Amino acid sequence: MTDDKDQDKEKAIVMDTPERTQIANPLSKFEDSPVFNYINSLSPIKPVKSVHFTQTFSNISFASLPSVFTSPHVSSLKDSKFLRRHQFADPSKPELTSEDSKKAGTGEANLIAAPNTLKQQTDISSSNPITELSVVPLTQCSNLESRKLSYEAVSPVTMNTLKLMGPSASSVSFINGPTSGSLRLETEIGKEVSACDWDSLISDASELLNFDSPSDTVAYKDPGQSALDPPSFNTSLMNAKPQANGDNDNSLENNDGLKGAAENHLTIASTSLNNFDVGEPVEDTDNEGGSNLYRGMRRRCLVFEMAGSRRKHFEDVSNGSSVILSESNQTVVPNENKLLPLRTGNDSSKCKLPGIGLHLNAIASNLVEHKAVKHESSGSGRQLIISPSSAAYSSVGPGQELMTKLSDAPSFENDVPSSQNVGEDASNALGFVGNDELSQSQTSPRKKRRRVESAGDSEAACKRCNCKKSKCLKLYCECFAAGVYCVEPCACHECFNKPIHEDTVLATRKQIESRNPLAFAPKVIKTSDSMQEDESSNTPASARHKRGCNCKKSGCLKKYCECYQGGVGCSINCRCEGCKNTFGRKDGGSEMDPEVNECEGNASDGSLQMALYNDSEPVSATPATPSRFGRSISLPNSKGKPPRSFLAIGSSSARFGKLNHFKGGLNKQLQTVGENEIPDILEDNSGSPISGVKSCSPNSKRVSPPHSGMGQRSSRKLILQSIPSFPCLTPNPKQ
DNA sequence: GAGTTTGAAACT
DNA sequence: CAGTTTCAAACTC
Repeated sequence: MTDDKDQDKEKAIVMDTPERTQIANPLSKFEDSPVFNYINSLSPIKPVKSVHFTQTFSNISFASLPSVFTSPHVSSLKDSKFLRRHQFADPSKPELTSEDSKKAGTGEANLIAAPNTLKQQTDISSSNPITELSVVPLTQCSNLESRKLSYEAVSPVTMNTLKLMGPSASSVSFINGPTSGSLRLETEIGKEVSACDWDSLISDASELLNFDSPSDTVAYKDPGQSALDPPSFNTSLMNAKPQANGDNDNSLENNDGLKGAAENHLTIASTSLNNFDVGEPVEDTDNEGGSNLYRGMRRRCLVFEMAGSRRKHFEDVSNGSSVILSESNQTVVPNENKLLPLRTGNDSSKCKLPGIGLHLNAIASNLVEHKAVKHESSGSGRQLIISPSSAAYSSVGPGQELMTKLSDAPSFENDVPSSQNVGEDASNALGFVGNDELSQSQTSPRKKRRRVESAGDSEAACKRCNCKKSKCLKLYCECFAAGVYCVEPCACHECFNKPIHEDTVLATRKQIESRNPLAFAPKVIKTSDSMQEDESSNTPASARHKRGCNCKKSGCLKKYCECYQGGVGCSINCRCEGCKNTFGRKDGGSEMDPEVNECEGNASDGSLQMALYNDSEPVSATPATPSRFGRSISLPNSKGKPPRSFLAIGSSSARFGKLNHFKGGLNKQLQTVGENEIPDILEDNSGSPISGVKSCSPNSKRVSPPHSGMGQRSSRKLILQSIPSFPCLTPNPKQ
């Protein structure tokens, strides 16, 4: 038997590509040191695949990434898609969720498992640089590469997983071996990925979809391969995985359930998330028209994912790396535990997630969903995200993490009145993710909002506008301003902010951006460090409104005030009269909740903020300025109001880098990220240094100096950086 | 649900 | 850059 198998394998290898053979060899090595071997094997492959990959991935990644990163509008055609909200999310979610649960047991589960396995490997090797895994495939893709760097282990893993997903499906078909098969699949996938069959996998730009619906082409292709490959991979994986497998090399096929048992569990659990991913793609495949939409979703999702990746990283740092990885991907199932623990999570958290911008929103929404819904709901949102991001990565998982973190932050929200705001913002973002939410709340836009807000946002509200004259093509329109397409719930008239008018939307956005590059940037910037600055120092909260408000009658105590709405205190930048902002007065007085005050006090340190960023509790930062974080970025004043623009100018200086910075080194990336519009996440990341969002982190506990603290966090930061990297990749810097 | 208030966005 | 107008959200009744 073994001989036959070996022969078959060899044949397959030959037939397929030389690479695989190479890989196989290294795989055998894995036994000794799984990671290195694995990497080594991969490295050779890279050159060959690089071409394919670059194409497929680059295409894919670009499509998804650019739009997301830069900003919804950014990527022209693609971007437009990003705007779509609910529509995407809804479909994806259900499928995903259902699929997920099902997959766990079924062959799909295997697919999922595959990614997991990869992840596991990474986890296992966690001590080892995860990058290795990622390196192989990722390096090939320029875009991916950058991300990989940033994401490091996580992203790569996810990448692999994603890729694998497609192929895996095929492999799965072959294997079919129930649980045990999952392992095989995984290994197979890994091989395939490494092998660079991607081309086959991805036939189209829409490939992502294809990816998602992996099974089709690929699966059948390689049956033989799968059979052959799996073993090698499996073995490699198994070996990598520390656990029990020691032997598996060839046996993988045989391993079947055995080894799998334990492993499978892990994988499966993790896979649940993955499944989501897979599911999405599938759907996408189903509807190409939808594919675009999905892309949009994905884009956003990507963001989330990015964020999620960060969290994952963070979590990894704080937690066990291995676990983390799984979490990132899965966040939902197995990991949930972790996630949950991390974030008390809470429904409120959802609401709180303020992310305004698409990115932010998406992130926030994802987080929320993950938390609240956990498997199902979260899955859907994530799925969407993930699939697109294949390139993007597992962001989903991470997203969840972020969510969790954010959720932690929620404690904040509770304290802070602005919770509503947050909810709204979140809703925006959620638009995509939280289709459910949308559906839930809706009736009439305003009412919905109110409800949502009033409700505490537990249900992430989606933004809904009521524009009558602006055609939803001006910043007056919340949807447009948030980088989201108007949705059914919107009561707008003559709305052009729809996918149908994508070109118009993009053109308009460009115009607005040309006028004010920061027009779509988060309005709330984390100023944590800025606090130190004299100017901002006065303000209590770490986060501040980018431009500051100009309230004269509302006393900054109503939502008319953007600062108040954003849950941040007024700052020097504000020109408000009679400021009574409970989050922090321009004068420096902060009436805010004790927490807020604390934050403020801490804010000066910035370290706190850092803490916020930190994964563990981190996100609390968001809470501070829950709502608008999404957009909040430390950017210079868009409009040129120099003085105001940033609270945290000092910090911002670093942040400001061009939007495109991401390309910069990892370290830089973090900063840059903040610069970019990637709002919350970025902020968080970048913020780490500067803004700490609302340091309010419930506990001013962490005071570690922003940078210095990095030590552990540094790794985390890197992760965050990864997020920004995407933007860099984006072919079109709209901006 | 209609009307008013408010302040950002847009325009001049 | 300042002032004015437009706009839509937030708010009130």
